[in-house]
Amino acid sequence: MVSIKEVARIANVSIATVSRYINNPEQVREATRNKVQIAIAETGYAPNTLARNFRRGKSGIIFVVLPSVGDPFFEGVMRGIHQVAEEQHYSIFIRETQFNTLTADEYSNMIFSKQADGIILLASVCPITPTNLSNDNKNRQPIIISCESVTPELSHFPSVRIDNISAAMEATSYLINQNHSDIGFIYGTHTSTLTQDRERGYQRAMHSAKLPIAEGWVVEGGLTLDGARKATRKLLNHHQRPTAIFCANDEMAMGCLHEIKSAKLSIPEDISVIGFDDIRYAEILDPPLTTIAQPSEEIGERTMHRLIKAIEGRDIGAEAEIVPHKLVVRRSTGPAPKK
Amino acid sequence: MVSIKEVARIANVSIATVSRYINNPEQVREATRNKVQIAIAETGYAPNTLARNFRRGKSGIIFVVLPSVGDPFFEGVMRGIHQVAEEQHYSIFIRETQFNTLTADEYSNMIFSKQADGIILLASVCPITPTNLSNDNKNRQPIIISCESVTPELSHFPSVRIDNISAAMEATSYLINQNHSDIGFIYGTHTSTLTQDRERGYQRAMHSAKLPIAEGWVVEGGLTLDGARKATRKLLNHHQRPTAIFCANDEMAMGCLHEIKSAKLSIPEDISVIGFDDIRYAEILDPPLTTIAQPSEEIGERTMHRLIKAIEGRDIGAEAEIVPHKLVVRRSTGPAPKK
DNA sequence: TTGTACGCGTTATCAG
DNA sequence: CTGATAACGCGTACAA
Repeated sequence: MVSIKEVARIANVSIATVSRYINNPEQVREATRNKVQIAIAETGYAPNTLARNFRRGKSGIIFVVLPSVGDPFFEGVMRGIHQVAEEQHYSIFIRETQFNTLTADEYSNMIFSKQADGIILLASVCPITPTNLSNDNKNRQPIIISCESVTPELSHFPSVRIDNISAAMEATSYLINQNHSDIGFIYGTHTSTLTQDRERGYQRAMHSAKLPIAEGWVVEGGLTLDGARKATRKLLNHHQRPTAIFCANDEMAMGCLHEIKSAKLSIPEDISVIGFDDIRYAEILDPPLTTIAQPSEEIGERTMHRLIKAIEGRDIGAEAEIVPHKLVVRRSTGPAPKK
Repeated sequence: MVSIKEVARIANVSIATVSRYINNPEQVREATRNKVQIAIAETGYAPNTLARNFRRGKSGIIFVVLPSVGDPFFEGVMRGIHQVAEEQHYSIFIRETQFNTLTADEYSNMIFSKQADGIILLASVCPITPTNLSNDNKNRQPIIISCESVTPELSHFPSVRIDNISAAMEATSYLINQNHSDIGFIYGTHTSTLTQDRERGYQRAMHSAKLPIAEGWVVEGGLTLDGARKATRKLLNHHQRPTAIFCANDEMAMGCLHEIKSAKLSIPEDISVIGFDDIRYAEILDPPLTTIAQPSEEIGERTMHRLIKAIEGRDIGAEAEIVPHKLVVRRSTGPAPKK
């Protein structure tokens, strides 16, 4: 490994001059610049980023923590994040938790080790409790939560997201307006506040329409295709089969559509299905999926802007920044069948 | 930021002892251990990973470079990678190129800056030319290519993948055996050797069956849903419309299925469709997609094992490690319609 | 314009 | 078992 010393030796200058050549070339006389340049070319020298970051106390790196690569939803958010990162000269490193299996230790290491200048928690909840954080809250790098809803205990973290509760209410109300009264709900997991909020929205809408929720109409889909398929089969076998199913995300809605069609039922004539997220597949499903669209690219951009502000030391508070959602009606929903 | 010095001061020991407490606790007497432990708790100290990596010259980090988070194909490969990483105590950091937009500079920085102990190029080709690399080939960190096929110029990199050419030949031959002779092909991009290999396989199979490929039967899908939809429309409007379409990946096959159905044609009665990858959605599509399955988790595991071997200094050569693929027949393919 | 010399936080060596 | 001290590679006051 060739270091700055070697270059200095070959160019017959001091290491300080080489350093200046790299970071402030204009401070170096042209003749000297040439000498250094030749030495660098000759040795194939590249600055050791580790040493540099260490010295500078800043890395220009932002960590994005997300549950799973392979989830189409993150495509848009990441695009927004990258866009801002590029113009502000930050590098993005993604850390996959494989469905939140990161230990508290790993998290705390990530947060306190200063490897990155900031952290984005993308739809993944950090298990670090406020007590852990309280110690040197001031000195740790900024953290911001994107998309995921925040539990009260973590509410001192800033976040950027849609209002999941009212979005879910809107979706449910839409079904109710289509004359549905028997509406099932497939939630994600009970560890995800995000899908909990969506469940809450569903319940509120049912409640305010004075519609009962039968036992067995709310089932767990585990946020996966297979989980949702099982959940759907349960709903289809229910003695009082729902005429509409609301899935807490589009991934699960995809599994749901499949199971309904496998059971030789028609969508939306027999059963309406509504999803959440408006991933890129939603419109090419058969039938195209009615769903709640999130402005994912905008979420990514706003998250980054807010995070960078925090990194630069400007106070950004701890509020949730709420961005608008939109109900996108396609052909997977229709009027309730006549009884 | 509290450093090891502060802890040492408070515990009334030397910094060396604190360091030992962290890294080799068994070398520290119990009484001393307790003192240190208290001081650490009191200060909320955590080792500065930057300084540590810098000092050690090793980070325990492996970079995975991939084109896009949000691509379902990577789910399995990443699972395999994580599995091995965990048992060998490596951390995985993902770098998204957003479809290969990383500049050569960024790549070279990644490769030479020693931020990571090794690099996995996951279906993304590194623009660093061998000339760039030749300088200190010995000293740079190991790089391994996963899934992607390798251009001749990059063939000094080891890789783990399936044999894309023969897999594509197998898929094409299957269609031919079903009596299809008019077979279209939707390729990805011309910058992706992976989809080029698949195209080559298609051509070879057609050729050895003495079947002509009409002008306009091979169209670009850009590896995206929308690109594939456009490509499909072109094929459907072709004066000699193919009776089967082979898509270079499942993502594009999803768009293809949709367009065919939108044109009120039946699959597979009017047109058969075959994909590539066997992503998790393949079996819930309507109709379920015939495709080539890659053992993605195994690819991930093997890639990691080989990379770790290289990191540990054992020679791993530069050969491609070929893993078996499998044709999965579902209902999107059938016999060619009678003329 | 250039060089000297110090410090960043850690680990490793070696002497005690 | 513990402490003093020398690196690691780089950036930067400060001096020349």
